[in-house]
Amino acid sequence: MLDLKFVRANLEQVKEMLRLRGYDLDMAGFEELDRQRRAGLAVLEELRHKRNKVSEQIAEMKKRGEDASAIIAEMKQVSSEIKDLEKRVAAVERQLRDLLMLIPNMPHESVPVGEDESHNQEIRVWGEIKEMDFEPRPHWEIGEGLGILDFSRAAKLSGARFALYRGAGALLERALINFMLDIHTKEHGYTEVLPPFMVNRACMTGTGQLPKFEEDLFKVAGWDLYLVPTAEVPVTNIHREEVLREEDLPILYVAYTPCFRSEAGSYGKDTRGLIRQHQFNKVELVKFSKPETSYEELETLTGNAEEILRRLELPYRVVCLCTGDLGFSAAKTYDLEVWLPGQGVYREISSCSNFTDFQARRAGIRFKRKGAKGTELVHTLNGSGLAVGRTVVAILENYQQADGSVVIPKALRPYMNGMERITGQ
RNA sequence: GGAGAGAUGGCCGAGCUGGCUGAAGGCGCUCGCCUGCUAAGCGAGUGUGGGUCGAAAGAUCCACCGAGGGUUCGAAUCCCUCUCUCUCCGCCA
Repeated sequence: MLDLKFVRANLEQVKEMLRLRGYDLDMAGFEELDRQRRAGLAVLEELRHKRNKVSEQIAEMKKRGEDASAIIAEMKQVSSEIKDLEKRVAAVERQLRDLLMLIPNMPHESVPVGEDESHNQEIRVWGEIKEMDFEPRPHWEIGEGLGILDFSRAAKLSGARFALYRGAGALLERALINFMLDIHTKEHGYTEVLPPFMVNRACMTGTGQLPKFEEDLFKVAGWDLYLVPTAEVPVTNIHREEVLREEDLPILYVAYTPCFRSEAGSYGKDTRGLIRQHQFNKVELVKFSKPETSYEELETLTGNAEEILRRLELPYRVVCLCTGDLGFSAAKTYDLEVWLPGQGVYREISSCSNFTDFQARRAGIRFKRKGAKGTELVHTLNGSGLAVGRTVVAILENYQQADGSVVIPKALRPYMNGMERITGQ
């Protein structure tokens, strides 16, 4: 959520931003709602002031044993006026808030302007794409061939967009989770957390999934609970409605969770394989930082995610999302895209964003500077470090051999009980 | 699932026979004083959000004592609903 005062003072800039992001949001009502709210408040507060003053007066009269019935009768009238006005002001505030909740974050000035992903800016490319003396196959063929991925039985259990891993496949997934968590906790200074996988509406609103993206979520029937679409939600909300101490910042968390997404609106896209699942595993990095350092923190966070790809020796590139491709809550996002030879494309495997104070304002995450009065909103950041299922995809496709087997990346072998290669089973 | 207790400021904790309590007291924190360091001591200050005026500093008003309703001229204090925490019983991985 943007600051109301900011929107009021920079309305044209906000409208321009909406245009650049490709949002069709009518801001015409904003000024009128804002005006109504303030006008209503002025009258309301004056009435309340009167009520407070006269109430004091009544108390004094009663203490002296005087008769206050006339003045009480008059106040009865004022009280009902207040009640009416309160209802009307509350209604206007609700409309204003609803509108504000639909406005996306302001992109950082360094974000390239563009309508869609074709305008994303390539920042750097890492690793060498291996030449294969055979036609590389997509991961679903490799995985099914090795008996480590079983999509048809997964469909029997749960339908499309689910996967059943078995044997070395299941081990590979588990190994990657541990590998990633170990590097981020031991080498990058993150604290591991294991949050609930279901969260309430307040959490989803705090990080920006609600109210705008309800259809993307799985809701638990009969409960005020949603399955987490990313660990970003529970982990960022750890400090919801809290005042943090300056000396504790930045706070760095890493969490493994499964992620649940309805993938509404992506029918027909990536229907084969592990790329787009209703349930997938992810190791997520989350930071709470002071405003002045958040963009440096974004660089290091992105670097922390890249480190996993480097250790696994998977070729990738980093792109900066343009205004039209940027997520709702983000001010700046770097996507890490890993090379998939089976499909001959770079595919997103991590998305690292600075949300500035956008989520913090919604979620009430503040900090107090030493010696200063008052509190400030923190900046929140997060990034995948990495999406585990897609890492499996990348390993299967990049390390595939002509005979159908898959070599295990060296760094991962200790986590695979020393296994060097996955062969048919 | 049944019975009971509770939810107050950054933290702890009074108030809860309605009015002078935005809230005692303590801790923490900030500034000043004092002390050759440290500790202790003394004084002052220290919640959040919003409206109005002001260039600003600030002034002033309103709201907020888990959340939402209600009673009342007036509610942290009374009533109702919900959420969460704790204790006991039952059930269960």
